[in-house]
Amino acid sequence: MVRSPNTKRAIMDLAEALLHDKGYNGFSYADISAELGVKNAAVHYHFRTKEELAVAVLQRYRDRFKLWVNNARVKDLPPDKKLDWFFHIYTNMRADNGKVCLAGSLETEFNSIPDALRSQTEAMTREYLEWLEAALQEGREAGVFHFNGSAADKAALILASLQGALQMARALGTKKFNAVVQQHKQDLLV
Amino acid sequence: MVRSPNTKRAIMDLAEALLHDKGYNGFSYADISAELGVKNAAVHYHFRTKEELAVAVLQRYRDRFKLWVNNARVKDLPPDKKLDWFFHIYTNMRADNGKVCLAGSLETEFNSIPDALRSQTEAMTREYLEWLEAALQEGREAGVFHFNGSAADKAALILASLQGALQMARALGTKKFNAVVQQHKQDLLV
DNA sequence: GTCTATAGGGGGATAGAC
DNA sequence: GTCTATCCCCCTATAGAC
Repeated sequence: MVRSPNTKRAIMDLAEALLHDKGYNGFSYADISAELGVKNAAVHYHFRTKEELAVAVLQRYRDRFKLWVNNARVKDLPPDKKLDWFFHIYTNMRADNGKVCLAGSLETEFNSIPDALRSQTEAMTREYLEWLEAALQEGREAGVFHFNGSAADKAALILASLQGALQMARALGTKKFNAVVQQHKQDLLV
Repeated sequence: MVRSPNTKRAIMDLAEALLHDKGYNGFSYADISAELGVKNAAVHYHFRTKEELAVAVLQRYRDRFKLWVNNARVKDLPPDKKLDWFFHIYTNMRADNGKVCLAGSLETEFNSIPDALRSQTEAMTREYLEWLEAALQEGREAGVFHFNGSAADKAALILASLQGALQMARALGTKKFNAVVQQHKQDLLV
């Protein structure tokens, strides 16, 4: 039993991990209440519906990303280090119980999730792409990165391959994921 | 009611489409029986369990791919046309109700599907990668393709990005998917 | 090969006591 | 803020009639 004002946060933390692990349709209130040592109804007290819970988790997730990229620690990095930082987010997901990109997971379930979740998914994906595009553009102008086509298209390719590689790693192991990351780094610098 | 010896095939066709659309955990026997105009129990007569049905669908799916790539129509194509053919498989999925790569879908659900399905997923992914690697290698040796690193790594990157791009297209539309394909073609030929 | 009927479990959600 | 108790729906799967 976690009778504390932090129960709400604990629920969100667990829901976030479960979303990474099993997807929206794959986890239940029972998973959360059991892990927290409370009852089903207690979770419903904090979040009336599963949809509401998931939206709150995704909103926080997006806010966190926004905070990171606007922080000087990331913002003032040179382009290549900036991209390394982004790759590290994915590397860490892989290392953390084989987590998978939330955008990819929700897009896969796109046809069976509530509208509000679809909106969150779309917004989240756009935010990643915009940041990536800007970083690639900055690197190209600085003469650090080299690639064909628009920065927007290259951003889409990189993001798509990272989310695909995290999934692939579940079936074939971490080496496949690392290979994809290394391939990108090499491609950009040549 | 489809009282015919082809009910079994009809069930598999529907299950395959549903797998593409909603994933393994996202579809039910009711979806199939309703669409076929039969009852739940009739589907269970042909496939005792959902797992058995999914395995049969994936086995057929893999066999079909094997037939295709071993057919002279594909086998004797020049490397760039061979890759175009592969890209077309994915383009067609996108055009067909926004279908998503089965490998990516099953990998996303990897932590909540039966063992037999995990094996199928792993085998299917390996088969795609092996074929892609060989095609890339052939193209490089023929002087048609140019890329850094090993053909195996490049194959992983391409497959991962295609499955990620199909997912991304559900949230952001077909243009994003097309951008990824075009980017690959351009990259390989330069 | 398909039907009716039903078992048995899990899911999300709510009412009202404490 | 958490509990007990319960509702109602959907799911997979089975038994036995036709």
